[in-house]
Amino acid sequence: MTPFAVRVYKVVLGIPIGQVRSYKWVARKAGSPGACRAVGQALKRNPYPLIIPCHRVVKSGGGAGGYALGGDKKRLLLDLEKKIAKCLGD
DNA sequence: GAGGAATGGCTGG
DNA sequence: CCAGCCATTCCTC
Repeated sequence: MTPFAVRVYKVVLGIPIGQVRSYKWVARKAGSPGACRAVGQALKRNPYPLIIPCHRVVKSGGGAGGYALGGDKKRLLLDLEKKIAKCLGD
């Protein structure tokens, strides 16, 4: 576990349900604006994939990006959380 | 839109 | 310190 990774985790955990941020955005919040790939690596090597909503982190342009459990699961989770957010806001 | 190069941090030697 | 890895991003055609 590294300070940069911890920053990334905290930032990702700060992303609300139904919302998605880009790696660049997370990297910036983590303190390293250009470390977009380092962010992905940290998320991939994350110690608790279940408590870290890494599926809320996507690539720029709205692309799904990657996912440790499979990009297809990522889309499903995103869609699910999107419904949850709608329910909460309803 | 597709292809190539660059970036920034982490791991292992 | 150096080389390799990675779930991206930017530049050029």
